[in-house]
Amino acid sequence: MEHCSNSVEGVAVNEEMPDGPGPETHKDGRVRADAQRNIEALLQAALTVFLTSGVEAPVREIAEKAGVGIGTLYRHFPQRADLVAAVFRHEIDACADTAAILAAEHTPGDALALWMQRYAVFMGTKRGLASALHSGNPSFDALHPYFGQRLKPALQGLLESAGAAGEVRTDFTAEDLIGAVGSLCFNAYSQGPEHAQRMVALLVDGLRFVAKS
Amino acid sequence: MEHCSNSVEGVAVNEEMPDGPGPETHKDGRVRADAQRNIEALLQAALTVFLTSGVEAPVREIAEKAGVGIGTLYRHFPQRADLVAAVFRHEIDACADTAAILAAEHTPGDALALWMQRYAVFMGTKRGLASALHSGNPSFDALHPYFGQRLKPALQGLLESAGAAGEVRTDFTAEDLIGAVGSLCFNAYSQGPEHAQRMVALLVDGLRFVAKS
Amino acid sequence: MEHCSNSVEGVAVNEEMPDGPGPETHKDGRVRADAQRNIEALLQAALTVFLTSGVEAPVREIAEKAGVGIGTLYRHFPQRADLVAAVFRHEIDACADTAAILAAEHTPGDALALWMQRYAVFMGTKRGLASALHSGNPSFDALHPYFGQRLKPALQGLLESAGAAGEVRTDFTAEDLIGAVGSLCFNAYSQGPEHAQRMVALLVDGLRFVAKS
Amino acid sequence: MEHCSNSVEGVAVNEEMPDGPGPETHKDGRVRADAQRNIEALLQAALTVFLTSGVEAPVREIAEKAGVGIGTLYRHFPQRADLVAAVFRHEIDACADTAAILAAEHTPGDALALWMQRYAVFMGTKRGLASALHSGNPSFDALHPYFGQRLKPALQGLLESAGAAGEVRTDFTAEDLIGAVGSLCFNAYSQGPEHAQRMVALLVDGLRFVAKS
DNA sequence: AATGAATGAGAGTTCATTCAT
DNA sequence: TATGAATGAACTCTCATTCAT
Repeated sequence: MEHCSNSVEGVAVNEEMPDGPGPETHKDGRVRADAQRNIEALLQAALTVFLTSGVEAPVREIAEKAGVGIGTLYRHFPQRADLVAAVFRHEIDACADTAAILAAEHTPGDALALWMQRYAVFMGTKRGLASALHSGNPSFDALHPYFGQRLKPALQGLLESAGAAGEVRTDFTAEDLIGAVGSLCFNAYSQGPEHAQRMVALLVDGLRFVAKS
Repeated sequence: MEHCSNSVEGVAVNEEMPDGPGPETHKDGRVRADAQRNIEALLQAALTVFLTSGVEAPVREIAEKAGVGIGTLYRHFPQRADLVAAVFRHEIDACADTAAILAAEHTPGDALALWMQRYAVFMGTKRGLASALHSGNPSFDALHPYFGQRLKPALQGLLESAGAAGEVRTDFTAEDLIGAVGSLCFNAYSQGPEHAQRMVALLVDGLRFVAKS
Repeated sequence: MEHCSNSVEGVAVNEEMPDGPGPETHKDGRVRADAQRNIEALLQAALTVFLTSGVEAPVREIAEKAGVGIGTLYRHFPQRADLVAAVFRHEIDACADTAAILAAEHTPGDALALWMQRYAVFMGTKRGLASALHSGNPSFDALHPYFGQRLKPALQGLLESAGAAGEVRTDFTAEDLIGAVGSLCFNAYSQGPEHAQRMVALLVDGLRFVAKS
Repeated sequence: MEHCSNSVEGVAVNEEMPDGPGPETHKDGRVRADAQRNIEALLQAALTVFLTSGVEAPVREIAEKAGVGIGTLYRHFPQRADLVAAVFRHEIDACADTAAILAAEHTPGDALALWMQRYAVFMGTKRGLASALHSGNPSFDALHPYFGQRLKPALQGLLESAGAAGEVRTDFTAEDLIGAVGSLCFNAYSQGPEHAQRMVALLVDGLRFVAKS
């Protein structure tokens, strides 16, 4: 859990971002300094705005908060989903990467349970993300693949190990659980993080139930 | 389960609606016949529209489908939430009432499990309702109270009985579960009713888990 | 020619307009007085604006000049072409109707020539219309049909009569000429109405040429 | 007609362009090699883009197709009309030069008719040019002078010869016809080149008409 | 009481043009 | 000189809500 850096301060923006806006690079492959500054300001602003007003907040609001023209926002993030994706990508990565660490340090069942909590924290913190994912709005479809790509495999490994160890039942897929925890946290977090944790724990216990029975 | 009347035909409108539109009543306290007709048409239309386009659908769409002026809609339901609440009230009642029946016909644990599924069906069917409840939009806050009033007590009874019988753990409240199933169904239903049922079953198993352990 | 009323003053708006916005009528089939006032103001304003700024002028400009909200404009004329069509419909009708009168009062060849001039005047006066028709912008496609419906038949009759009388050649269709005069006037009018008339006369002479040869 | 070089390959760019971009020259008056390369690329790209998207196409599209920065485009062609003018200059020259050749090889009347067709082909092929000329947009006014300078004298010679030979009437100026054919072709070409040719032929016949009468 | 016309703020998006790099 | 990032005005269109009829 200590690997999680959700703080708005330490916002997920740094120069080695592997998935930042790509095409508008210099010939030598580097982004112009001012452009980079703007991108960071935009991501920072978007993170804040998404948190307070949700991911459907007016784009103009974000541009203004970033102290940047609306056109600049559109240049770097032509689609709203691009911005959302960029904002949350690092967090997603960090979350996915936790799986291996937990697997190495805990029993399969515990690793699974801990990762589910880790994922819950992520989802709960980034409230807007969940609503984007669940909005049904097709413009956020681009987000799902990345979720699938990164998070599903991470969970799948843990799930299979725990299943093989007989600690959890095997009739639920990683996809099932990714979705379930996502929706659970989407509103459980409004009643505080502990509440969300409890509900996720309940779900995990459900996984263990038949294993024991 | 057969007590559930979700049919659009027998739409949830009757004259003793306790919290229906108030001011436009006769001196003797009765609503004018034509006004009543309009209200029913509006509820009928709203039900349909909420189902297809979600509860955030343009109000005009509803007025048109009801064959009623937009002004009339506003007269009877000044806030969108008023309409949403009115639309779903009967369904909520029907669902709550199922609890007593299930309790009479099943073991406490089964009754609980069955009711949770019954509630899941309700939530899943009324997709728009769930999104309204979870939207965070304060204009739907008016919905929560009624939910609490009717559904929470219903579940609470079942939960306590099952807890007393040692079939489920007792550290989760009815409120916890109402919320959890609601969010679970919010998107689980997009993958089909069976999927939603499975996820709810998983949650119920979680309740049973510690009981067994 | 005296039947032509192109003046901006006597703008083409009156209560028996057969083709005004249709759906938004009272139950008794009549448009509300205020709505009618707005429609007229909009048409009046649009006529002026189209004349000065072309038919691609911002819609808001028209709404403002009409002293009407932008929403009102959209209510009555959901597509820009609807407004354009409404503005020019009367003029088109008037022009088409001239054909019968000219045919009755002149020799076939003269009637044809005179009508071509009449049509040229119409096109030249309504500069914006021509540019709309020629813009290639698909949103004005709705205008062509009306043009075809009204103007082509009118010309066709004259053309056939004149052809039968041996006064003009018969290898050009009404459609050919409608288009030709339209484009000719589109810019000829910028050099004055007489210039446009001369160019159209030249075209008509072309029609007579082979007849004589 | 074979003297016409419209090919995109042999694009209208050479170093003695009399009115090409001026300031960015060496001390000795010569353009830097790389600048020249860019100018050519821009003209080449503009020609293509004007053909497909019209002369009102976004400037960025042209810069991109030329593989050149948008700033570079602006450096060489501060106004859109500058680019348009530069693009079509050679074509205009080629067309104008045809007049002498036709005059030498045909009777005055035929030479006139043939040149009108030659000019029609040019106008029809460069669709965007016609629309620019006719758009009324003042930013294209700069184009007219060049047209007048080159094309008008060319036609004037033919027109006077044919007039002197009694083959055509003499009451239309070269300017009249340049404009008329231009507008005619502007949309006649959308119905195929033959249609445009027929309409121009009709106009020429008009010129012959009174001559015969 | 019913109607629907009117309103206008506000959202998304494009693109000519400027200017720092 | 070349570049392309930045800008923001401008435009279309939607829709909740009010109010005259």
